[in-house]
Amino acid sequence: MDDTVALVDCNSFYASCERVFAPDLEGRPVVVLSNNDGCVVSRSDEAKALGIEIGVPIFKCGRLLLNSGGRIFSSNYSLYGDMSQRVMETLSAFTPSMEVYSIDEAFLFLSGFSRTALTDYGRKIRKTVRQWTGIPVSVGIGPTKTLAKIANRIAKKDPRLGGSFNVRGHPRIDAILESVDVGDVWGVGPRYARLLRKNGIFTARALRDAPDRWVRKNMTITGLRTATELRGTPCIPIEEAPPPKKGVVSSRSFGSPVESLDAVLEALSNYAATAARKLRAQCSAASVIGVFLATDRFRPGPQYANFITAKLPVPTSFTPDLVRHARALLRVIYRPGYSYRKTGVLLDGIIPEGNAQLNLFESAPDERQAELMRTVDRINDRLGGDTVHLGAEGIRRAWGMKRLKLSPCYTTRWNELPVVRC
DNA sequence: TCTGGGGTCCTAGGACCC
DNA sequence: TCTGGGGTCCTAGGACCC
Repeated sequence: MDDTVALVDCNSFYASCERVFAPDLEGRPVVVLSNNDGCVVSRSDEAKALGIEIGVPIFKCGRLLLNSGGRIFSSNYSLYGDMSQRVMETLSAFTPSMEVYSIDEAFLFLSGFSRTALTDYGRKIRKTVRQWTGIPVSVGIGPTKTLAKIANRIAKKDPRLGGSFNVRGHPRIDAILESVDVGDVWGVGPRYARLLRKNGIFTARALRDAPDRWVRKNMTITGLRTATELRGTPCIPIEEAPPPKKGVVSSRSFGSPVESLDAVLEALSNYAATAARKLRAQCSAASVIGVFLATDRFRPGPQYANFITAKLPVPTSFTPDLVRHARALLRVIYRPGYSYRKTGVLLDGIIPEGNAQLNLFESAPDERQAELMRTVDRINDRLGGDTVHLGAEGIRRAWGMKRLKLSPCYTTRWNELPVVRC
């Protein structure tokens, strides 16, 4: 059977999104920061060339960037989410079957192409996405997901390849795998990389050729799958429709430290509402709720962290109920006198909506509540995430994220549309 | 000056049952 | 002086991903 997988991966995705709407940044270093403008999470090639590493705090490299004519952006997830959708829609025209793997990656199932035709098809995909969305992508092709990942890395690194590389049936596959560090293989993290090197396995090729029994024993069944995929036998299927999430977390660090119970409650209510919305988006209800609260372990001063969970009387996705339970749990673990950095909500025990086992002492789910949530979600989808919310989530939000370098929401807010002057 | 947020899968071991 | 053995379910923790 002729399994062929293409991994399409957006180059420097967040930085590329910013550049689409600020073409004067073409050819200049651009970085995008994590929440609260902490550290670098995306870099253009020019920023990489300056030696700016991923994850580095911005205060360490901000001056260098600006002196080199670069730009710094706070992360703007409404923009990236919307651009991602456009890219994925474009890709879906190229295959009957694909898996959206992350905000900036998709696996495309391809078949019925000859070897050379595949590479050209990859280039065509790349050109079309660039034309239709402005986002540059790289295409890696192989008989398995793991090999497509490797092909993609090579396509990205070697500009002579025109952004598309195919390892399926490649005559020099041994040399290719020999050139890939074992730590760069998909599924091999830092821990396994260290273990492998200690045992004399330094390259993707050596992992491919390692004995099954040893791999299975030291890296579990997942490691064995990786090794098998390196040999060209698919073990990790393409999942077109992602299964519903088994847990939903919503948490965020505060823009600045927070001490008062009221402020923490406000933030937590906001996160609980976000989590509830995620739950409804996948038509689920939660039967367990957890809340955590922590000070900043990187800062000197008294430290405190705690986590508490409770079973809900009836599985629900009704925002007011979840917010109420979250607030009650927070009151249990909150201690005055600390500077808090972070709080969050975790929803677990997730079941399909309408499947709830009714509690003998609770009334049946209220259809009016469900209708209310549907209406609120519709309004917020259309007019922006926070148009309708509970008073408990706060208005002024002193705890909110620090985002000093935010670009406009070019694609999701009418009043922030880009303007073209002729 | 400051260090993100949100997931998945697998395994070992304890609790519990017969 | 003796106190089995085997199965299932759940949870915590470790590894990974972007």
